[in-house]
Amino acid sequence: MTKPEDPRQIATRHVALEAALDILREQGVLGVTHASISAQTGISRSTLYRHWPEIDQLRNDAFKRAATPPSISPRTNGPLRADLTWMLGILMAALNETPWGKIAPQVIAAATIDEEARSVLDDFMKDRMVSVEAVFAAAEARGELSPNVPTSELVQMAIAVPYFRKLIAGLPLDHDWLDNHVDMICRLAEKPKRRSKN
Amino acid sequence: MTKPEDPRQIATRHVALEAALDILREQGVLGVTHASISAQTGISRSTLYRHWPEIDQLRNDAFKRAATPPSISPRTNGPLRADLTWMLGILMAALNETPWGKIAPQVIAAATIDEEARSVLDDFMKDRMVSVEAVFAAAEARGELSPNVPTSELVQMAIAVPYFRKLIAGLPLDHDWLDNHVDMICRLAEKPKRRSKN
DNA sequence: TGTTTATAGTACAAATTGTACTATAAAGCA
DNA sequence: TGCTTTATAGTACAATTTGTACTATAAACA
Repeated sequence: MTKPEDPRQIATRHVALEAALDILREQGVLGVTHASISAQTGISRSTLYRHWPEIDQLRNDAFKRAATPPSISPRTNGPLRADLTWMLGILMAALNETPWGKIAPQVIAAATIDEEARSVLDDFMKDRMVSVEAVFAAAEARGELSPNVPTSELVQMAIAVPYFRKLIAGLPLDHDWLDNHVDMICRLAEKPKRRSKN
Repeated sequence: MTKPEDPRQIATRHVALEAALDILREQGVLGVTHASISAQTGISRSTLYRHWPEIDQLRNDAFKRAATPPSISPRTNGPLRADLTWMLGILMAALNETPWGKIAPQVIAAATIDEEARSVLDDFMKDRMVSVEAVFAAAEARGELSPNVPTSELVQMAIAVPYFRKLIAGLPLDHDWLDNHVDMICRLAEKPKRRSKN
């Protein structure tokens, strides 16, 4: 075991990173400095330098905290449509209502420059994709899936669109959109049940 | 007409912005300063301050330059699959082989903070989406499209996935992927031609 | 050719960033 | 409990960066 840590250190790190997230949300990476965090938290500048001699480390720690998955509950009861709506509903809420919606772009930008940010983002995204993958895998196991449709493509489509809309295109994510989106994915994924009129 | 501009100003702006793009690619927004651009170009710092008293203006001008569409030729001859492959091939090449692939994330991050960056990105994306929309519209006019599939959703899927893969998930964009992707979109969009075996 | 104007260069002020050191108080431990 | 260790706050200061003012030079323009 590593020796238990001084609670004071734990506290300052927690408070500092929380402040870093705030600043990241409001001003982006340009706003994150030892000085700005000191000003916002009351933690002395020297203490912050002690914990993070390099500002990059601080930023990356903040990224890590922002990208810590609140552990998505993987509903795979079926049917596919219900599970997908559930999962993507959570993903949508995360983008709309948590700091991640504002911080993700910062991490994405950093990932093109910084190896560590890249791996933080990769880990996060991998985790999300695995969750959604599980939904499709379960559907496949239940025999709901159309053959010859690569699930990895489905997963990417399912996730890519909300990220694209929210972060890139500046379009809203709401329940109308979600229903529509799930509809599209299902249309693509589901074995066509006996032909209706259409 | 506005008075014709001094060629010296045009030259410095061009050189400075080109350098800004380089730096943006390699170091992100954090690297873009009057000093760094001066160092890279030989343009004196004072001249740079003269052109862009605020560094934000310079960054936004660089964003604008990076987001200037090389005017996508909108092939809409049909069939849908060919047109889509063409258009998304261009989009893929832009992400893989032009500075945009590295700079887009910077613009996206800036867009969450800065109104002007937001509108640069919006304009750019709107333009791209309109181009792809035209492809689907033409296919619809030719009667190739399945009814009840909203083309706006198709457009988003078509574009979202490559952006997601490249910028967010860190996955490659190659021709195998492209074929696959176009396949998925077509499966969703095209009127099912007479039922084959499957 | 003479005038205008953009640039380079310089000096310097202001602000930011980084380092060193001390005193204090909280934590850990016998 | 009392003693030691250690994290923090505070301060001072050095180094670097950022921003401003002014001058001389050279290119553009009429």
